[in-house]
Order: sequence, then structure tokens, then C-alpha cells
Amino acid sequence: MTSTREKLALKAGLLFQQKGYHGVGLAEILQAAGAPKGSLYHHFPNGKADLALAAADIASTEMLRIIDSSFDPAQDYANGATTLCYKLAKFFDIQEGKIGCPVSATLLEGPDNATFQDALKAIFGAWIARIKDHAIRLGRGPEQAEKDAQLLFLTIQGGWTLARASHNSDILRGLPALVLSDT
Amino acid sequence: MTSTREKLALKAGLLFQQKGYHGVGLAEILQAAGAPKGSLYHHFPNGKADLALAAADIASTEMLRIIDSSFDPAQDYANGATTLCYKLAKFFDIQEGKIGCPVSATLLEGPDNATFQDALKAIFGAWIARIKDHAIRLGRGPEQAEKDAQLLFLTIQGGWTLARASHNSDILRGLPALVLSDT
Amino acid sequence: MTSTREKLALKAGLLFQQKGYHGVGLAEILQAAGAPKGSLYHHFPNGKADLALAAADIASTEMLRIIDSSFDPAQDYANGATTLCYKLAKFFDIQEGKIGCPVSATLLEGPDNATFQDALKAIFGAWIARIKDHAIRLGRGPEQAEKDAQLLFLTIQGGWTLARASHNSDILRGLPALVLSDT
Amino acid sequence: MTSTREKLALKAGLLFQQKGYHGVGLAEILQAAGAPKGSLYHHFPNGKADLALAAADIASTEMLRIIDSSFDPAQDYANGATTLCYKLAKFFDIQEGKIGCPVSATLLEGPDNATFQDALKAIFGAWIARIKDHAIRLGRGPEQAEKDAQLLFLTIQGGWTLARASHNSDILRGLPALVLSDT
DNA sequence: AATGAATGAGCTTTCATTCAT
DNA sequence: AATGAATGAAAGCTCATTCAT
Repeated sequence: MTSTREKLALKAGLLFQQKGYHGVGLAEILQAAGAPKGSLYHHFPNGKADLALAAADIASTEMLRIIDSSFDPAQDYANGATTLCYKLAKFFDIQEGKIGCPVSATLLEGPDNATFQDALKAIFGAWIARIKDHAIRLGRGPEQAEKDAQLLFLTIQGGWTLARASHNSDILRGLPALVLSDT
Repeated sequence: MTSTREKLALKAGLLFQQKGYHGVGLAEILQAAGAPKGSLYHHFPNGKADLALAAADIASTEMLRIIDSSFDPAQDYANGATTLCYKLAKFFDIQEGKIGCPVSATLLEGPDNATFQDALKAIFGAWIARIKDHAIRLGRGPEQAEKDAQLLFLTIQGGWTLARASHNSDILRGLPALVLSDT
Repeated sequence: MTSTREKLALKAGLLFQQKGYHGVGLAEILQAAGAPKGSLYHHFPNGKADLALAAADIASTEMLRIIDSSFDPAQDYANGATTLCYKLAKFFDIQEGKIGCPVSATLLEGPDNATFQDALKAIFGAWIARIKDHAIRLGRGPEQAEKDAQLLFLTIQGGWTLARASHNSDILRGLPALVLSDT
Repeated sequence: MTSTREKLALKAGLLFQQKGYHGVGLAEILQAAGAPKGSLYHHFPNGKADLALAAADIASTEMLRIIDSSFDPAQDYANGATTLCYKLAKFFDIQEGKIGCPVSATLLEGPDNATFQDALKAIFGAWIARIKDHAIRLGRGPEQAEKDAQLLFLTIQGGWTLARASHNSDILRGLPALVLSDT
């Protein structure tokens, strides 16, 4: 059972990811979620902004889950990073090449206010920290792990952009070869 | 002397870069350019879309110029890449941390049509090709140059995103250390 | 009590009848109905087109009512047709000679799409059928009734046009003499 | 050789006939005529209104020519009227059922000013007078000829409307049977 | 708790026209 | 005589939001 609230946040998240915060109207979200017109402000009193924050939160949690599920069974960092990139490529393909970073599209594209900025910074920080944790656990030194995590995050972000621009998920699958060439 | 047409495209480009295609209204662009309402569709018959394509074209040309001016005087690839990242960081600071990739914000955020997709793909391809050319000229082997160029492009794209999210241009300045650590 | 929706359709209908579909702006309709700008698309999701279809429907129903109220008390076909023409002439005078066929002005003048075409054909067919029914009831043979109805319809349509062009409602009052001269 | 002025009036006339005065923009006319943007106000100083009056004048002259060419070789009134209706039906088919009275669509649909009204009244009067002249020449008495002409005019007007509404030019071909049944 | 109605500011675009050359 | 540039008003429509129930 998914509540109306949850359904709204999920559909909104996907649409934001595809078209960016300003590229999606509430009417489209309501219709996609099959939710009645008046119900949005019941669940999200601050309207579109609340919806975006909720969607970004869900997307961030999901991303952390994907990171964990990629690195947890890995035997070394390279292996985990590769699995992660392949998983992201698969999601990309499922959405037919129309998606990029769910959080950038939702918060970075949104209105330029402190709430969004803070949430955005915190989420990206959490992703990098999580990757770093796994790197350390898998034997990388603390300094190297920090660099590993940053580099992987940056190339994934850039990879999402380039993959979308070229309609080609292999960009994402090629990231490990680019990043791990020397290890 | 800047013509009305050029002024419109320039101002539109900057605003798109800051707020994304759907985050900027034509009224805002017209006002910023000091142009009367009716003149837009004289110069850009297809309206906002034409304006975005023109703005992206200008931004792309400018980016190629920055790449050239960074690598032309460089003695090796690492030196050129570092100069490029520092230049981009400086532009970022001038715009008070509110800008990312001018082309992504304009075309990738825009309407999902073939014209935009094709222009986007071509522009990114040209940037990567230009970096690769410089890498080869500066002594990298063809294969290595291709990887160098892709990696630099991807990290710059990711760097723009993270720099904006964290309001910190040092992300961009730190890219060379991340990318060139092993060479 | 007239709802906002009904008021909008009624006022729109009158304005379309006077100026034609493309000759009337939504602002004018909204103002005439005393309705706020945003409410139109709540009641008529497809905007002006929906409004026109609703207005044409109302006008058609009203026309059928006028036909009935003209023929119901009539003792023969000629008498009913004469009453009908005089009633239409009276409406014409009330509107100061500025109106013609409410449905032609609304649907035939409107955008060239299938929905409008179908509605238009159906409405005109219903008018002719209704006149034919009365003709049969009043003793005309089936074939003659069909011709009677068609001829009356055609001359009323032409009469509206000529009456408007010459600012003279007597055109309409003269139709029976033209059509029934031989019977 | 057709001058730009003539080409403009002709194309404008056809477009008005199809979509009504307010349903056609100057840009569309200019494009259809292949005329440069600035040339319209050179040939028609009063703009769209001048263009409409010129187009209506041409259409009226053409209509008088069609009336003459239908009645001139006719042996009796019925024969001439039938030829006229068939000719109009043929024009209707050539334009794929998208046209009605060229003058109604241009002047009656246009702005509600005295110039248009006067021109409209004069043109329709001339058409009826011309039909009447032929009727007299072909042996109808003066009073009967007046009625004949009015009735034919009215049914043609109504016929144009119904033919357009039902996408069926046979409406026009059936007019003589309706009008001449008793003579 | 939940929702259809209502709202006015804003959107992109097209309009008929005027102007400078 | 002829025309591309320029113009502001108005077009139809969508927006995120508030309200009454």
C-alpha cells in the first residue's frame, strides 16, 4: 500500500528528474499520481517546494541504498565502484535515457533559497561520505579514500549529464575505466 | 556596438545558466537586455527555443576560446588543464557561485526535442575533441588523450554541479589534483 | 441563480454570435460575464474551444425551443413557419441587427477541427429534422416535409446573413412569402 | 503578370473566405503571397481593412462574372439558376469544402464599421440585381423576377453554410430543385 | 482528513502597425 | 517604390496557490 503522500512524492521525484523543477507543473504531477486536485496542499502545506524536498530526500535515500548494495558485496574498491556505475546505467536505460541526477534536477534547478541549498549540500556530502566509508572499509587509506569518493561522485555527476546528452548509458559504464586506470 | 539580437542572446544565456531554461521568463530576459517586448520574435522567430540555441552557441564558442587560451601557452597537459580549471573557477566566483555549465542549463534543461538534443551532443563532443587535440599536441598518446579529455570534461561538469551545491569554487580548482594525481 | 460556468457560456455565445469566434477575446468574455481570469479554465479545461462548444449547444437548444414554440400552436405549416421567422426577426431587432446564426458564427468561424465540424453538422441536422417533424405533424407528406424543412433552414441562414448586411429585419419577415408563395 | 498588389488581394481573399477576417493574420497572407514583409502597407495604406475591401471587390466581380456566364447561354431562368449552382458547387469542391461566401467571410466577419457595412450591402444588392436582370431577360415578370433573385440569393447563402457544415457540395446542386419545384 | 472550485499573476506567442532607409 | 526592423498591445493559456466545505 502506498499512501497518496508517498505516491505524490515518488511521481514528483521522477518528473523532476526528467524535466527539472521548473519544467514540471503541479497539474502534471497530480495527474501522474492520480491524486485529487486539492490533496497536494493537504500533504505538503508549502506546496511545490515541500514536494521537491520530500522527493529529493527519497531519491537521496535510494541513492545511498544503491551505493551500499554495490559496495557491500565488493571485494575491493574498484569492484564496488564498477558495480555502482553499472547499476546507475541500468536505471538510466530503464528510463530511456531521459534522467540525470535526481537531486540536482530537483534542488539545484529549483528556486534559489537557503533551504534548498542546505539540503542539496547535505545530500551530496552524504553520498560522498558514504562512498568514502566503503573505500576505507575496503582498504584504501583515509586520504586516498577521500579522493576516490570525490572523483567518483564528480564523474558520476558528469556522466549523468553526458549520458543524457548523448543518449548513451555506456558513458556511465565507462567511468570506472577512466577513474581507476592507475590502481 | 552590440546589436539587439546579440544583446538578447547574451543576457538570455547568462540567465539560463543561472536558473535553467524553464526558470527564466521572456519578460526577465527582455528587461535585462533592455529590449522592447515585440522585438524578440523578429530576431528569433521560434521564440524562446531559438534564443536558447543562439545562447548555447555563443556559450560553446566562448568555452572553446577558454580551452584554447588555457592550453595554448601551456608546456604540458597538466599545466593546461590546471589553467582551465582555475579560469572556470574565476568565472564561477565572478557570478557569485550561481552558475554551472551554460550549455547544460540551457539545452539539457530545455524542452525534450531533437534539435536541442542534437545541438547538445555536438557541443559537448566539440569540447571534448578540442581538449583532446591539445592533449595530443602536448605529447599525450592518442588513446591517453581521449581518456584525458573525457575525464577532464566529466569532472568539470561534475565540478560545476558540486561547486554550485556547496557554493565553493575550490571544487573546480581541486579538479587537476584529482585527475592528474598519478601522471 | 446562474452558475459562473453558465454565465460564461451564455455571454460567450452572444459575443461569438455578434463578432464570430475569432473576433472575440477571452478578456472580453470574462469581463462581460464578470468572471475572474483564472476561472475559465477550471470550468472549460480546453479553453476557448470548450466554451464555444458549450455556447453552441445552448444556442442550439434555444433554437429548438423557438422552433417548437412557433410550430406547436400553429394550425398549418405556413402559419408555423411564419411565426418562426417573425420570432427570429424580433430577436434580431433586440440585438440591434448585430446578430446572425449563433451556431455558424461560433463553430463554422472557429478552428477547422473535427470536433467543431461534427458538432456543427449534428446541430444543423437536428434543426432541420425538428422542422420536418412539425411539417409532417401538420399534414405535409414526408417528401414534401423534407423539402420544406431544408428550404426553410436555408432561407433562414441566408436571411440572417442578408438581414445583417442590410441592417433590416424585414428580410426575415419576408421569408415565408418567398418560400410559401405557391402552397 | 500579376503584380504584388494583386497577388496580395487574391491570396488574402481566399484565406478570408476559408477562415474569416479575424481568423487570418497578416503574416499568413504575406507568406501565402510570397510578398516581403514591408510591402503590404505600401500597396494598402490602411492595412488589413484595405486588403479586405480589395479582396471583397475582386470576389464580387468574379461572382458577377459567374452569374453572367451561367445565365447568358441559358434558355430559361431555371436553366441558368441550375448552371449557377453547379458552378458554385464545383468551386466548393476545388477548395475541398473549406469555403463559403467570400464576401460574408471577409466583410460581415470583419470589424463593425460603416465602410464594411456599406460595401457589403452594395455587393449583395448588386448580386441580387444581376440575377433579377437575367430573370427578366429570360421572361419572368418584374415582380416574380425580384422574388426569384432574392430566393436564389438566400438559398445560395444558406447553401454555402450548410454545404460547409456537412462537407457536401450536393447541397448546392440541390438548390434548384428546392427553389424551382413549382414553376 | 480531504477536495473540487476558484483565483490572478504570469507564461509564451501573435497581432496589426509604424518606422528608418 | 519598396522593405526589413522594430514595436507594444493583446492574444490564449498555465501557473502555484487559497478557499469553502
